[in-house]
Amino acid sequence: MQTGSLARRERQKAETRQAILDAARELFVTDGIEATTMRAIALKIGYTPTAIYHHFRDKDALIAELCMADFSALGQAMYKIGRIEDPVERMRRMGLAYADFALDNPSQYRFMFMTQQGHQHPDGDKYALPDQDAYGFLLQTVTEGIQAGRYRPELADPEELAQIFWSGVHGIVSLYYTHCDDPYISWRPPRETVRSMIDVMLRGAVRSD
Amino acid sequence: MQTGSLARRERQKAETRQAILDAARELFVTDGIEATTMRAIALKIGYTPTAIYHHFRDKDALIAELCMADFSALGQAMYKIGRIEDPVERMRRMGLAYADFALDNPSQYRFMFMTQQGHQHPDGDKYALPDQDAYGFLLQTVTEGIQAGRYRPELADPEELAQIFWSGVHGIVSLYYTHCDDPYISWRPPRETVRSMIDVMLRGAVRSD
DNA sequence: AGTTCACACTTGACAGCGTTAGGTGAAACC
DNA sequence: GGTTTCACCTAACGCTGTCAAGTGTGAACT
Repeated sequence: MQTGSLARRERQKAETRQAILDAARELFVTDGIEATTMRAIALKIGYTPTAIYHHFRDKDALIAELCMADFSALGQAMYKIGRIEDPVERMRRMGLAYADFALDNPSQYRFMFMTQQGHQHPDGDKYALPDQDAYGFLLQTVTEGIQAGRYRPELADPEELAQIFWSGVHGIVSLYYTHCDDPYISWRPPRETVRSMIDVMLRGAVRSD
Repeated sequence: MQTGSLARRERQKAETRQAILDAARELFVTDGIEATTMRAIALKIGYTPTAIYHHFRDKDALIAELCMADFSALGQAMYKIGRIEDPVERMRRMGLAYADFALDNPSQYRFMFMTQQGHQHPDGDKYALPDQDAYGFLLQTVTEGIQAGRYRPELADPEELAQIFWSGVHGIVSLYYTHCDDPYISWRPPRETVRSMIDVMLRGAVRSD
């Protein structure tokens, strides 16, 4: 049972690793990433803090691993929209799905798109996978719309137009997250604002004739 | 010379306080707020870290004071646009001025609008001052446009429309700040993207007839 | 079967952080 | 001249992420 023993050993290590990830995820979501300490994660799974360092180089690597899974989930959400023929209508649906993801996963979204991203790419090309690359989907949808002549002629740059659409939805969600407690601003429900924002942006971007 | 001595004493204390603010500002801008330590600020002005606590309750209070000045500066930038008659054109100019402020003061903008704002209001009503309340300017400009019948009828809510315009510009700047180093995205110059974004939003929001 | 080895995990510590209780010394007052 | 005030310092606390060195258990080899 050599291979069996070895396999069990590796499986146990993988289980511990997963336990760390699960505990970290839960604490990150409830307490926030900054406020979550390595000691708290370790305590939650009954290990000492240093044990974590046998599975992850440091706290950033642990965060990056969870973050990677989140980017993959966002890519899946985009992928599930499927192939809607009209590239403009597909654009609208992607925007709404993006907002849903952002508003359903506050902690994850915060870390993915509202913090400086130095450590976003632990192993380079994971994001080049076609079913996970949300920005790639966006870019392709925009490009198709441009090629189909659906957008105004001055909006010929796919990257710029993609960044405009992305920023529009991101702006509403992120501003809401950072300032929703601000008493001087009476926030409208973000999902409705996103819907209006997408309407406004698409109306202003598509060719009118 | 009783009052003179007293006055000098108070002036010296005020000078020390200002020195702390200046040192903190500079370190915040160069190293970032999180990375700037109370010890570093104190060292820069030749005091011990505890001296700072005689002038500010804690680090957050020090940050809040600087932040307050920044909000005031943003309000001034909006105020300087002046009274352009056409509320839509004024809206466009406000958006551009806002983007200029955001891109000229990265560190300040980051803290003002890209971090959780629990400590934004140290003494409540400072932001209600008419020449500092940038959101108030925005809201008023949007309201004037709605009342003049310049915007489409489905965009009748001033708060929602204001939040859309704000989010559009903020989205571009903030996304650029958090992801400009991302190699998978070829960022367009943010000022140009902001200009296009404003064009798109205004075209999509104004009544066409 | 007995020895060695690998290695997941622990112990105990380090440097640095924000912050604080208590002390010091010079200037301001009576 | 004695007392008080108060801006500032000394020394420390508890917290953080992290690491060098040790431990013990179970697989592996002779």
